[in-house]
Amino acid sequence: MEKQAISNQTLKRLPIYLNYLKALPQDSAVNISATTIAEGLRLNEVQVRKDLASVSSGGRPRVGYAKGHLIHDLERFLGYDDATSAILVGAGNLGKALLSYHGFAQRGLNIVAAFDERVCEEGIEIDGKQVLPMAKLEEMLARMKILIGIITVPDYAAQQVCDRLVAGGVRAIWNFAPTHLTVPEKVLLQNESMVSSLAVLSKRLSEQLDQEEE
Amino acid sequence: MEKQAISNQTLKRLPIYLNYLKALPQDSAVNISATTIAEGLRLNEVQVRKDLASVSSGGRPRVGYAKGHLIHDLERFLGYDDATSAILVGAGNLGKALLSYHGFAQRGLNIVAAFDERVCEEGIEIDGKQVLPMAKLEEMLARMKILIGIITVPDYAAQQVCDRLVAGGVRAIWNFAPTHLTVPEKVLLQNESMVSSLAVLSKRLSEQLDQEEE
DNA sequence: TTAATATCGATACAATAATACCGATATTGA
DNA sequence: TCAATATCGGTATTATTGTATCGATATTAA
Repeated sequence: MEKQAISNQTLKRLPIYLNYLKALPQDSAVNISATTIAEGLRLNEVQVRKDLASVSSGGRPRVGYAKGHLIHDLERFLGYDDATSAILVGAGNLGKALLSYHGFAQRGLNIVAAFDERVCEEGIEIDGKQVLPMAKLEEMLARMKILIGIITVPDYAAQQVCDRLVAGGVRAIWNFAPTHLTVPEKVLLQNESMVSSLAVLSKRLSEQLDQEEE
Repeated sequence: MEKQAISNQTLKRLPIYLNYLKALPQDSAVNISATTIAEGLRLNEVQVRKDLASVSSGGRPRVGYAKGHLIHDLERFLGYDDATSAILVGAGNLGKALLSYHGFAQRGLNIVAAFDERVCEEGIEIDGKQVLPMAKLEEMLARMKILIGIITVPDYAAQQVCDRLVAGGVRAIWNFAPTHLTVPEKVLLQNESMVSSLAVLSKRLSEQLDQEEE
């Protein structure tokens, strides 16, 4: 029954379409065309159509897509209606930022609790979320069905934390530490490398500046 | 003289190679092969060789690359030795996290100052960096040659901040707000969309879980 | 000295992703 | 009613990215 798996690139664009649609004024038209979306987001219109085709089938020639339906289909496809539980390890600045970002909850990610080496036995609260000492990690993993582990510890601690999460049954790791992690095959690993992004940004910028000098 | 522009994908991997090489133990061999790197990072060895070929030319059959040279070539290529000035707007949790991440300085990004609506006239300091009120943004942009603007404000404020940065002469925008920004053609825009990453992670995870049920 | 082998770099091939093109169709307005 | 047109969705083409293969070469060890 394998439905054709969606490409990573398309998947990354879907939340962007969703944001765009949701940000449209309340009183805008009921229908919207791929052409309009593409213009708004500076994308190719065929790409938009193809992307949307993989989550919805409501497009009508000359009319476009029903905005409401499209939003619904996107949210549904992206799993925004049923939340996945996650825990976060490393309540430093970045960890705190992720903990207090309310957008995740709206997008199907429920960060149940955080863990940090530096907090006391009873734990503390950040933005209404419990931050517990590392010693309690295994207990929490055993008690709740946590599927996703978010790693925001310094790089030297990341692999060890990762191993503990995996041992506790986590099925996916979202790694913000700037280091490579090793996980068993059945565990999904997603690296969020700002350092990689920076490399792209600064290289492209310097290319552009060089070009101007010529 | 157009030297073949490097691909985005390769560019993203270069800092990863660099991290890997730098994390090797001091007493490890002087030379390292693409094969070894590929194994360590779970990449294809041909890909590693091709990537490295675009920044270095020191590979020797049966020997590999001289670690020191390779590190040097990577750093040089990535521009880690001459810093680019940046300012950051939005000193919330995420902004603070980026401000206090020392890795950027080592990677050629010099965050000169930050700006935030909520700070007083004289500003405050975070991790040794000045955070000034928004009113002083234009003055700073005029005074220093700031090339990169980092946006970590809430989405509703992002476009306006972006426009002020562009008007002030910034040449590249690194956008962490989960919204689409419009910039003039000559300005580089790089979106850091955690929401996109989350979409990939959670979709792949649910695919995997579904598969197990069959 | 010579055979075996690890590794490089180049070229060829395959997979993925983006874009162009085109016929079909719903709407608008003559 | 019918022509003009915007838009869809499918197919074809092109571009980008990743992987396999192979000859050349440096090192090791017989």
